[in-house]
Parts: sequence; C-alpha cells; structure tokens
Amino acid sequence: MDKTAARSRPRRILHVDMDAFFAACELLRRPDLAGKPLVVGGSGDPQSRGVVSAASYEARRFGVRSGMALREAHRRCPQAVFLPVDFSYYASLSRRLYAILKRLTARVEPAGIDEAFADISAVAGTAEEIARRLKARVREELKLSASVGVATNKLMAKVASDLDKPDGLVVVKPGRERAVLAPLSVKVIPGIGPKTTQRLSERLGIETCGQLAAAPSEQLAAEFGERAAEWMHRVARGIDDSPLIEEWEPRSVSREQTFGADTDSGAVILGTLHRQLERLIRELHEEGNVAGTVTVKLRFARGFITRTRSQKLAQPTDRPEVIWPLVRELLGRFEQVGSVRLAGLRLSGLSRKEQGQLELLGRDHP
DNA sequence: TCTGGGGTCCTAGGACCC
DNA sequence: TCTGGGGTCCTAGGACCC
Repeated sequence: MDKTAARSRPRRILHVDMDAFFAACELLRRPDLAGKPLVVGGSGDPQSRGVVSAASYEARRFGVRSGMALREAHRRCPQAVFLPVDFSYYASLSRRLYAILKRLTARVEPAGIDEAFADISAVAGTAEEIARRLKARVREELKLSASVGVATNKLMAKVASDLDKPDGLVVVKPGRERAVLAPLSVKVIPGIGPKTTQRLSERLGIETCGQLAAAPSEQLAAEFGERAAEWMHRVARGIDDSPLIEEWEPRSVSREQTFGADTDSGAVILGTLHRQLERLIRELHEEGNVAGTVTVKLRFARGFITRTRSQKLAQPTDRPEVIWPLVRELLGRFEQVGSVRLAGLRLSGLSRKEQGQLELLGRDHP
C-alpha cells in the first residue's frame, strides 16, 4: 500500500439508504395501498406485542415512528393499514439493490438490508453524476426510491444520505466536513445514541457537533473516558479513517423470543430455549461453524430488566448434546426475579469447524 | 401505550499468571 | 515474606445500529 498516494487524493465514499424500505417494498405488490398510511411491523396485528419496523411517509405524518409499539402506532393512526414483516421478500429486493451497486464498483460494504457503502474513488464522473445514475437505476429497475450521500469517508457519507430524505442526494465536498456537521445535533453521528446525547446535553451543555468539536478534551475525557473522548472529538470534526469492509465472518448467532404473555413456567422457558438451540445448531451445521461460548438471556417483566448468564465451552462445538446441559445449568444460575417476558439463546465465539477438532470431539463423545 | 429480533463493540471487575 | 504492577482471559452488562 502506498500510503502517501492514498493520503494525497481523498477517498470518495457513497452511502445509499432506501426510503421507508419495508413499506415501499409492500407498496410494490400492493399498489392499491398507495397514498394510504402504511405500518409494517411484528405479526401485523396492531393489538399484539411488537414494534413498528417501517412506516410510510403518510403514516409518519401522524407521529408513527419505527421502534414504536404497534399499539401506540395504532392509537396515533387507527386508519393505517398494518402489515406483517416479510423479511425474505425484502431480502430478495435487497439482493437486487446490491447487484446494481456491484455494477458500479466491486468495492461494496453491506450495512444492513436497506443500506450500503461503496468506494467510488475509481469510478468515472463527478460524485453527483454517479449518485444520480445510481438513483435512476434503482428507480428504473426496482421501482424504489433511495437517498444517497457522497463524502470523503463513511461517517460523512452516511450523515449526508440522511440530510435530504426521502429521494435525497447530498455531496459533501472535501474539506467541508466540519462545517457541514457544525450546526447539526450530535445525534446525527452514528454511535452517539439517546443516552450519550442526553449526557452531553445535561452534563456538558453540548447540543451540536460544532459545540462537541470545540469542547475541551479534559472535560470530555472526565465524563466519558480518554478513548471515547478522543473518538468524539474526531467524529464531531467529520474525521473518519475507517476502511470499507467488503466481507466479514459473523461473531455470534442468536435466537430470542418475547412471549405473547409473561410466563413464570420453567417448562415453557426450557421448551423455548430447546427449540432455539435446535434452530441454532442447524444454522451452525449449514455454515460449518462451531461455537465457543453459550449465553442464556432472560428479560423479566418487572422493570423490563435483561439478565444474561454465559459460559465458555471447554472445547468449541456444534453438538447439541454438549450444549444443552450447559443451557440448563445456565438457566439455574438466574435468581428469581418474577415472570419472564423474553427468553433467548446466543452462541458466540464462532469459528470454522476443522478436521482435527472434529476427530477430537468424536473421541470425547463416541 | 409499553417497549421485536438480529447483530456489533466497549468497558469493568475478578481471577490468574509472571 | 511482602508488595506492586502489567497483561490476559472470562463474565456481565450497557450502548448502539438496522
């Protein structure tokens, strides 16, 4: 790698983010719903437990937001059409979006079902021309609308794609990063969520990225620690060197389930965990993976608190007869905190199953 | 009106070793 | 024999993202 060459010419990173993706996908196959408020979430029953995954812009006018309880969405907009989440259908459209991106450049980083980064440094044309071309292709081939941001790094490209939604196109010129961020709320920065936003405001009186960039380092460090303070200072100035990551291996897999009604039945919880283990084992086998650590997660109804118990396996494994007794043991380590709302199982520390490991396990468990 | 399901990364404390 | 410090691993929890 020629580092000086990479430094001398700034990168050109594009971020594409689909507008109200799940709702827009549903409208493709339900054109009769066009113009109506539409809410996609959970089982589609606004009276059941579940949250809004996506709301059309018509529904947003009534104050419906993603992450909101379905019941609350229904209270705010009773005339909305409620549809269940059909993840595999959206995934099929997502694959077509990625195919369009791959025609633009091979350097694509997936960032979820409805968004992605692409390094367009080597693509011919101005940033705006490339972004227009991409948006036009998405509109023609998928009949969907996307918002696009282009900047010198991932952080600023993502912020830019969000500035003019829906159907937006924002290019941040090299050198303009800090000025673009300055008037914006700190919460536009990916990684600064509700808790950090509140803490910045209440403890330090900081609301905007400009104020964050100008805050004394010692003050930030005293509140958030050295490393976090340094990170905040950089992102508030629009500085981000993080590389595009085209592919990575998953670090963990999990299944979790919220009960329709809270339960204190050990049999129900155990049965749920057992089904979850069966599904996870199938997934491990399909991917040729073994797990290193087992985690059981319970959410208790009272106070909505989540507790986990985890243990590293003596030997990474994909064998249910090794994992299941550990799940039972972990379950026994929870204190009684009343009825349970959610039960979940996570297998982490994934690695590829290797021949030697297989033989070893075969000897241990004939 | 209560808050889904799938993930990632970071931190802190205790155990343990040198 | 006592004390301290550094590094690493493991567990638990928190914040955040889509």
